[in-house]
Amino acid sequence: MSSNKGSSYSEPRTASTRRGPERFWDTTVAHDLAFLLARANALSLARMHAEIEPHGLKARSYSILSLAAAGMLPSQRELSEFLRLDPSQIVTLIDDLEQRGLVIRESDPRDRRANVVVATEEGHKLAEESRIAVMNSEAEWFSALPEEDQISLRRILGVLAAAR
Amino acid sequence: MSSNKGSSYSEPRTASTRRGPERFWDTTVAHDLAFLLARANALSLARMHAEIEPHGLKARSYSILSLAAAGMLPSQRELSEFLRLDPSQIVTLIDDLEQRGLVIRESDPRDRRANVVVATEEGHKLAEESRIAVMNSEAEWFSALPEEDQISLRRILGVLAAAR
DNA sequence: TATTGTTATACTCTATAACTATA
DNA sequence: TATAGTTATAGAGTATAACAATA
Repeated sequence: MSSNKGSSYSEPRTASTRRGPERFWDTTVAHDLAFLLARANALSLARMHAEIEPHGLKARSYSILSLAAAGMLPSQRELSEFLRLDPSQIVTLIDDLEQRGLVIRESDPRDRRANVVVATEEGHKLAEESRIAVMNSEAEWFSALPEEDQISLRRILGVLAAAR
Repeated sequence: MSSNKGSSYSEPRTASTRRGPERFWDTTVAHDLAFLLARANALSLARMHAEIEPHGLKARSYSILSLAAAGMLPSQRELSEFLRLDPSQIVTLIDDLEQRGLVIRESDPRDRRANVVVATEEGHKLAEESRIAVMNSEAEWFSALPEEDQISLRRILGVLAAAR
């Protein structure tokens, strides 16, 4: 299996006979925090989308609907900051939710420039349904981890996510 | 500060006087793993890009260049799987790196359909420079965490990232 | 003068399918 | 027949600037 005929170069051209991307896990990139975060997030997003797309939501619309349904009365500006999205993207997302009768925009009486996002009855129902779906799919994914690690991860990510 | 005049509704309309997105951290969405991962990843990406964009790289081109410079002789297909990108996106990324003289495509003698990506001398230099930049910016971000947590995080994310 | 939401626009990223050359 | 890479293209996501209403 190992045809090692004269490796006089600093980096062997024919290299090992092993193939497939698994071998990349030994490298420094693969231990990089940014890389690990990106990959874990990609996997998490894919799972979440598979779970809530049947409900007509994606990660972002789900977040907005959830905050509205939690009675937080978020303004669009607040959503923009919290979700790290441009204000114009928030407009589009809420347009969609509003057209589907899940939320409404109410003018904030304290500042008539601002809109406050409120969930309708339908919005509340969908928020609850999809919340359960998301939590189930998360629980499934995390079952690979010992409970102690699950708790640590949530706590540590909380610190990083809240930090600038 | 608290003008609580008759809250006969299940959800107060005028709510608390507190404003700003900080108050959303109490909600269930904010404790959601998917949300925390997404946000931590967004922050990590922003930092990383600020650091390596001056070098003409982004997260993805950095990963590819690093694997090439590590002498892994990755095929485009392997890169596609490892980075969870479509093969056609890999083409574009390598086209760019190759035009800038950082890598070359070599036909794999074992399978002439496949290309193997090899770093040039310039590629090695840039990979090393940017590796240091990335590690420094990461260290800075993580200094907010006790060392024990840094180690736990890397380990736990490694498990999640490697899992399906 | 500054801020909230909106519109328009250009740019990047992503997903898909069809094609070629090799296996 | 299946796979590696490529090309083309349409769709989604992102970033920017300008504008009206309000503070």
